[in-house]
Amino acid sequence: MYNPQRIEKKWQKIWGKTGLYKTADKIKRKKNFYCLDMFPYPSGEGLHVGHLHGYIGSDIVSRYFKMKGFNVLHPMGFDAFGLPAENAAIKRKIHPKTWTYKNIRLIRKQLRTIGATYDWEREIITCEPEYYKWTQWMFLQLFKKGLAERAKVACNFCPSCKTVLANEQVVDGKCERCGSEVIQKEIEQWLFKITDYAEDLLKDLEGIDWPERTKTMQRNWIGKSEGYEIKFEIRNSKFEIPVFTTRADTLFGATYLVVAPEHPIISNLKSQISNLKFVEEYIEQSKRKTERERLSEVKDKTGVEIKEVKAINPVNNREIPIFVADYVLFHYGTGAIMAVPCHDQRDFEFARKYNLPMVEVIKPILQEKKLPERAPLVVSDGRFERAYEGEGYLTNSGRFDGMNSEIARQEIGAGLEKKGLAKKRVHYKLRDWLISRQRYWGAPIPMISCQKCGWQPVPEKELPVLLPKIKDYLPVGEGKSPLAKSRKFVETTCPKCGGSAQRETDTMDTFVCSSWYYLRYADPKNDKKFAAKEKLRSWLPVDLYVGGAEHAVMHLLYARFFTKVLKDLRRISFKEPFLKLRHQGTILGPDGQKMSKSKGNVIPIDETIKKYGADTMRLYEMFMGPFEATTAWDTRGIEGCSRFLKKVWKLMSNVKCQMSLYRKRKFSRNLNVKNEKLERLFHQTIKKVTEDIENFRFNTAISALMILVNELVKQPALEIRSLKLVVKLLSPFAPHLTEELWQKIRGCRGLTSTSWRGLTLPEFKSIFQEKWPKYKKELTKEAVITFIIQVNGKVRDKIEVEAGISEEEAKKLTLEREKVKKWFGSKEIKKFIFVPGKLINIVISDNEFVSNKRIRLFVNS
RNA sequence: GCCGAGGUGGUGAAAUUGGGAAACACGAUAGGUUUAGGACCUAUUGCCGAAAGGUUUGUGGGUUCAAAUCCCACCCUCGGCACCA
Repeated sequence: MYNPQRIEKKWQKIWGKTGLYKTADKIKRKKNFYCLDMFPYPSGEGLHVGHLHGYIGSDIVSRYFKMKGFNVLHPMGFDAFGLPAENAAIKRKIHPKTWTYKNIRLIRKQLRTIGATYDWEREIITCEPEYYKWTQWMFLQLFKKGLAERAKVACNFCPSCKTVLANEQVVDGKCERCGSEVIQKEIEQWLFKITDYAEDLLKDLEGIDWPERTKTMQRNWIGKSEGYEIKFEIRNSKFEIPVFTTRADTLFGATYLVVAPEHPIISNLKSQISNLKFVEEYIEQSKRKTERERLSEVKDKTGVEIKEVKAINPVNNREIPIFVADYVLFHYGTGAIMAVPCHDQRDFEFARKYNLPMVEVIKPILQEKKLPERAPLVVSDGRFERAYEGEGYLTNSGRFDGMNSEIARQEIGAGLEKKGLAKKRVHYKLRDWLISRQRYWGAPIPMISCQKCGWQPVPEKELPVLLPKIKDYLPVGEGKSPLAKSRKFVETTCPKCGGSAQRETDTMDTFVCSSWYYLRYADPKNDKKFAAKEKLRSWLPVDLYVGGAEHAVMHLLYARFFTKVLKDLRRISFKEPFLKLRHQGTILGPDGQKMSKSKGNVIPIDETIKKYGADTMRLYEMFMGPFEATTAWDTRGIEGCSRFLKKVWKLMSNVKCQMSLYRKRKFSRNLNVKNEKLERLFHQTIKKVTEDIENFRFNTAISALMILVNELVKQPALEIRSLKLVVKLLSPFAPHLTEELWQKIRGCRGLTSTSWRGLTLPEFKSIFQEKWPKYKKELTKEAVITFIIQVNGKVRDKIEVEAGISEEEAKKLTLEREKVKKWFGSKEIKKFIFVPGKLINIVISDNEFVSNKRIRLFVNS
């Protein structure tokens, strides 16, 4: 009987004791393979079957590459800092560290039970001083390069978590973690200047093997747009308002300007504004709005004219009014826009509401006397219906009339550039990464504030700045970290002047910790460097990175940023951290809903393993569907995989009987009756499984194995060679079962009769030290094929023929078939279509054989 | 609204250089085995039809000897972004 519980525990123990998955630091780079999982956050609930999906996939690939002869690095660790630990600590009155380590122990145990190949000696935990010393070191490098900046900025502040958040952590105006409404708050904060790398982050997406949707998401997030920055002078004033536009061709249609509420022009020209009180009131109002409120007003644009202040449109020197409105964002572009109501829907709505002039400057080009798609503005009783945002030719634009808009864009822009009124500019939506967090459970920011010398970095030799043990983790509200309560921590001396100074009390965003962890695995115990150069060289960049699509922008963007910075600092020699990225799909509960404790639809790992065994669970998770697809757990579906493994087990136990008969010389040496078809099936399966593993198509690999096994159980006798092949092919998917069978088969051959205790690697040769099977290309093709005979494209007959059948022969055989004859009788054959090795199609044109399509057409007309 | 992925049996899905639609599995039905249940084995299983045969890949159209696959239009689902000038 197949008893997974027994053999799985046994092999996990043996693999662990013999050090099968220890990774050696040597061998040439090209024979090394770095397979990385996104490391888990040690949450209190542990893992469920959904979390394992990616880990199983990467484990299959790791085992496969190992058998292919690669030196595989497959490490695991924990992203251990973060808010939930702190919140749990407050709630349960235990230290965040205690809580975190308790969870780590739980998850580590769970990961062991699935039989993953992790080299636990390389485990890293981001909340350990040995690790965050280097996180702090990274901060210092960024600081020294001018990439870490302190600035007073309007921050996203979560009143419930009492901390600021990065833009990436605000979802729909709500805190990504707790869901509370995010408010805007001006606080002095540390920022990483990721925007300096916007272009590289965009450009280098080209060369990496990542899912297209992930690349697209990053591209959109970076949001590059090219255009001109155009200066609008202000009448009777030395000030000017620069605006950014991608549509310089519409400049003649710019009938007013709009500035963001935060725009400096308002305070600069205070004295000139006749309705200052009104304007200031509006600004106050918009400041009080939350991000969500602003978003919900997308349709209804509000604004106030700044009276008595007029701008000059540089192309025609016309005086135009200026408005302040919060639909213009201060942080994007120049914080001011030129409004072209006829050719921008937002400006159009605003102009209509406040009754502002509209000038049409782009006419769509008629295509075949028809308006193009997304038809442009329509004039009804002298009024426009909507803005036309497409291309066309210019009108009402002086000497540019009649010019194509795309050309005019360059011409007008270049013309103004010559006069010094415009310059070419590129803008990005990407904003700098705010990394300060006013929370306890994170890596302290290694900075010291001195009254005399300003902000000073903690000297590298003094790292790590240890996170002090404090009793009260409650944040101090008002944007102060709980660390501020510890005088012992705060009070220090200035590294520059030696005078008394204060430490920064904020901690770093946990995404900083995870932005470089993949480097640490190469050399996890190094206390002189974050990792030794030669070790980085032999392992990095990561060959395969597997993890959830939810990290498409945050983690993956930050990690790429860090890699680029380190490359520029000459600390590493590559510019992209993850060469190949694959996302695992989400596993939903049996009810088709996302698994969650509150819905009660969580499938726990432990119970599943107890019932079916880890191998069955692994197999089923991979068999459910395509790796990246979202699929619901089917409590009955797993039965099929369980049956399959039982079948394999049974197949082998039958063999054991046969083997003993063989020893009694009752069987011939060659147990297999010569079976060419089976031989070919083997080669086809090896090819299929090999290619499918490399392409992450585990579901079809498993189905190929099922087909092979279904065929094998029908055989009266089998060669040992064949059995070994099946076991090897199945081994990455079901490692415990196959290791057991492998050792049994070897036992059959009389090599060892084993008591498993006290084995060392040289004595015990694991199946995962064996070579992955190879196939012969010529044997992956069938010798005899089912040849299809079609009449007018419909299958009418099938014949078994040799694969290499010629056209002549095929025609002859076809015309002899009674079944085929019946379909054309005496009618004229118009043509034969012969597809070698596949089919023949006889085309008959006859009234009776008018295709149904035509009949339908006929009836319709 | 924009960007991306997708839409195939009762279910998860397979087939994408254009060439047998539904592999593999679940479920269901019938039979065998069993004291019974379970397990296992055999057969059937897209739909209509007694059969011959017809018909079927979100909808409509097109290209082709031949379309799930290519082209055009539309509908729907999921994911992301969203006043980004």
